[in-house]
Amino acid sequence: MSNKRSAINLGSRRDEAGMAANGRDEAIYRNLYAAIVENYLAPGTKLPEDTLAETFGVSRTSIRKVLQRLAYQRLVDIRLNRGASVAQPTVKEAQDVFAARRIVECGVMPQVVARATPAQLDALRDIVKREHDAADRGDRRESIYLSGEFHVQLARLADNESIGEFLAGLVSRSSLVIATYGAPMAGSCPHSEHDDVLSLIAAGDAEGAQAWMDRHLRDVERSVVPVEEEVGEADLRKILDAVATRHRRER
Amino acid sequence: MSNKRSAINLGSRRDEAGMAANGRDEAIYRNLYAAIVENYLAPGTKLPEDTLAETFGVSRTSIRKVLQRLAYQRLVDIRLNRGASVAQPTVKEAQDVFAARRIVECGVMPQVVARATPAQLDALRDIVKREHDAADRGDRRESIYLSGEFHVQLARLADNESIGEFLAGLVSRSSLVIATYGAPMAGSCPHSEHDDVLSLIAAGDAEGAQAWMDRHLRDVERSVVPVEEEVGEADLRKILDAVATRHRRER
DNA sequence: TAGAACTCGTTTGTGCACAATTCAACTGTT
DNA sequence: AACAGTTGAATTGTGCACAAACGAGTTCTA
Repeated sequence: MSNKRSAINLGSRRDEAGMAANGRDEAIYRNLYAAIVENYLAPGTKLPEDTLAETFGVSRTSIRKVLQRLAYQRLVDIRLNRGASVAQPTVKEAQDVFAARRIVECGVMPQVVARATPAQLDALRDIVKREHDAADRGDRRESIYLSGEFHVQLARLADNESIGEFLAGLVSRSSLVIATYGAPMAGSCPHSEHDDVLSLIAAGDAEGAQAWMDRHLRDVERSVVPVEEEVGEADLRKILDAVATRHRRER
Repeated sequence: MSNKRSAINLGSRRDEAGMAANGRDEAIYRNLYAAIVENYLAPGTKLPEDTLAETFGVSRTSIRKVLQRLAYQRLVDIRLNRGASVAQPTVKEAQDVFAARRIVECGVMPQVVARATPAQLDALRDIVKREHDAADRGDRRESIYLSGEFHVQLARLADNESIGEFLAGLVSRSSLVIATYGAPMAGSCPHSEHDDVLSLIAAGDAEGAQAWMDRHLRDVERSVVPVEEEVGEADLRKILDAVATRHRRER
């Protein structure tokens, strides 16, 4: 019996743009994307082409295309002749991502306040509600997902596709940052005061909404990337210290 | 004699990140990128894989990779089973690009003002000088390139790689917008008052620099995308009118 | 026994061949 | 003469096979 055809489920939909992508490739992309962003695959996990090809029941050609797309989004890291692995953001990258989010999410606020309709705000309130529900029942994964979704959908109210896509990329990378550095407890937005900003927007207070978002994102960043130290270095030093100790003891 | 080996020149360098990229692929990418952004290839130009493969003396496999990378940047448009062509931004896309630039380039100003060193400002002044030289001798292509380079390098002073790459993409798409809609005369920044913002930055005036940039980008946008009308529709109507006229006359 | 060089298995890079699709021109019918 | 259906060349999509590179384990040497 062949070991093919163990294909995972296949979601349809498509929101890509300008890229050639048939349905099957798109489904594979979405699966891998979700697996990485929702932290089913830990940062650093190797992603061998053969394994993926067999898992999804396609040839390496399709897998390669998907991996390169993910690499372009900085969700996977492809090194020459060494294949792909789930990206591990450095501390600097993590800081850059959050700084970029502050610029973008605060920058769109005037447009958002000017254009947001009551119906759109209701849709956002629904996301917040589901986010709270997920948090209440301890579903951290769903809670983080909905938290990110809130930020993305909020920004999309500015009706700017370039900005929307860019922020979506930043939010997905934030998930990787949380997976890499985040404390096991913390995760989504603290106490998730997302409702507050909706009130400010509904009141037409653009500056207030901007200030709220800036503070909110700084809070999130602080709760996720608390340490200033370079992790790779720290590990290396720790290892070398351990080796030296053992060596000293054993002689 | 074979028709291979007519390879165009090959620039070295590399500034990509996180992507696997062989030196040769990188050279091909840079060539195509420059050809599109510097308007050697008009928007809408078809880019057949075979032709490109023979031109660069490689197989279609490499070309495909490069085309998909360019598609991701929205510089080429790939449609299923129909191949790639140089992207033709719609009016909405053009507006989004400039709106995004306003958000980003104004948003980085505080960081830029806080971090910029005299040496870095001198390097920017040099770009402005070369931009003026190019404009004086009527080299529109170089002048546009240096104008974009100024904006990108200025933003990079904020030392945020995510933002830097995003803006670089927006600027390259701006070139496509200019090529698609721009008046043959207009092009780079009007009168290129780029020196002015450097003075504001040197003086530590973040708010002034922000205001300058906002005004500047609005000016550029107005000089490039003046018409509000939907071009595709207008063309279609024009064509149908012409057909109807001819038809009427010929019967 | 420590260290260096070598070999082999595994994984990735690349070109090629065949299948599928599109677009255009042609033919036949009304 | 207009239109629909069909055929064929050109172009893209996809899988496969071979070449190249990496890394781990082994062997050889000092």
